[in-house]
Amino acid sequence: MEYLSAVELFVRRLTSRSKLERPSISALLDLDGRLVPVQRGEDLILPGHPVSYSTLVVRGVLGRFDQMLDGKRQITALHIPGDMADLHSLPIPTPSWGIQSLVPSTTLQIPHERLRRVLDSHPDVAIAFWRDTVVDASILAKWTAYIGRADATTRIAHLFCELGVRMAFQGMAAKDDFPLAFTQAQIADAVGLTTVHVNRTMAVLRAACGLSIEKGRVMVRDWNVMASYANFDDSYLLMSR
Amino acid sequence: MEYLSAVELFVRRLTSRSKLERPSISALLDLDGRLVPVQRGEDLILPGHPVSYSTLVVRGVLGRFDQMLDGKRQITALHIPGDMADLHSLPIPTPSWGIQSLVPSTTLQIPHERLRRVLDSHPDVAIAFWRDTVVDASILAKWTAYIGRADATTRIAHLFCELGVRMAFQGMAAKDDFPLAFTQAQIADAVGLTTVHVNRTMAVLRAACGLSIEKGRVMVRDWNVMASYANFDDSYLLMSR
DNA sequence: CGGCGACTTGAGATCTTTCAAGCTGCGTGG
DNA sequence: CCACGCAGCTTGAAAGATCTCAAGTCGCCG
Repeated sequence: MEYLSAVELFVRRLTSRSKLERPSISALLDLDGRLVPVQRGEDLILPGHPVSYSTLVVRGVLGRFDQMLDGKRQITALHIPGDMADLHSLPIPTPSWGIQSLVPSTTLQIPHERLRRVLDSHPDVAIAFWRDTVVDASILAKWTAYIGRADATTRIAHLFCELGVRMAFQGMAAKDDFPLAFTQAQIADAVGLTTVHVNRTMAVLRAACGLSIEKGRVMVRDWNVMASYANFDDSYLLMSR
Repeated sequence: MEYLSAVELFVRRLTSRSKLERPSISALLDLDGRLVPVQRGEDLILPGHPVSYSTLVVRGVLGRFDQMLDGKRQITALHIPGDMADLHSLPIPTPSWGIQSLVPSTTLQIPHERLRRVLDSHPDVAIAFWRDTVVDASILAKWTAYIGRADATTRIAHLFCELGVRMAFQGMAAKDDFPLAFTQAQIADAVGLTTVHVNRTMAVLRAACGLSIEKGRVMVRDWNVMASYANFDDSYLLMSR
């Protein structure tokens, strides 16, 4: 029943930001699809290829990415369990980005047709989905700002602040100790740096605030120190109505 | 009647991507608000301050931005006439970003209340608005990718490719010759570089593809050369259904 | 035990920033 | 009509951040 709880997580987050009618909520909770296990590093969706389902993260972490001609990747969003990784594909079925699995994951592919049926009879769900897309854009804007204007230490600290807070918000773990088996190459793709430089910067943060990734867990000794490196302010995550 | 045509532009763009019922279209065309002239450099909306209207660009260019503690700005989106700069504020009335006017502009402040009334009676409009937000996010993702993974020349070339194509799509001008009185400092804020480096890079592009800004007009002699510097592919702008 | 992926380290190259100064065009006040 | 001042553009030189290339280490799995 693992995937049922992912749908529940998704609905719980929607209702934390949007008032939904009771029938809308049950229609959402009835959503179902194909449960798909995916390996680490697998590309689930490729840019320019139309899709007919949306991808709910049940387990693991997915990354939205864009790719340069020389193959360099930039991750533009991370999705943890309870996130619909490409709600976008419902209004725009041919994405301009790709989605890859960053760790061993499980997804639930929910057919667009089913989602559209819910939207057609429950207009408040459309607003809730729209609102979720706006939160996603708010996070993306923050990433853009940090990649454009912050140095390596600040960017990486900010990434882990954000991930911790989001994990905690989903009730998965504590913000200073959560499961996440990222490689340094994946961190590099997320913050727009090279692996070598990420490696050096992680060493700095390890010394400064006790940030470490061990056995697939992120741990932070002095979370507040990391947050001050990041100038972290969680309001862009819009965690309350 | 200048501002009426901005509403028309907005509606025309919505209908180019979304099928809308005839009554929905007339409800949208009936939208009205307060026409506000703004000076270059003025901040229209500040991060964290709630707003009760959405801002339609009638004339000029607005920039969405985020700001670091030291005051450095990163522009995360540009809005040209016919764009609703903060449709986002309708589902999320307290923005985490600001909006500034980059050139002398005119905006139409449309009360959220009026927009909500349209949404309530025309569910297809909600989907169209949502779709517009997704296009906005698609552009933002492309910016993130270029800021994270492309060098200065490529980033700036890409910016002007995008702006040209968007201007042409709105029917404002040709993609290789359009009105836009940006300063190099504003370009720097958009691509995440310093003014000095933008200056040097503009000189390179001027020599390579005849890109220039004179008397508030952007002109490009060899658009295809610029596009190849940018590796430009317009599909992320989703200009057709 | 071998091999592979991920992490670490060093050194030099390259890109971008910083600081500083001078230039240019334009609007304003005298 | 001219002088001034300011904003924006340009240029030089040095500092700094990040990247590239290259090699070596570590731990885990077959």
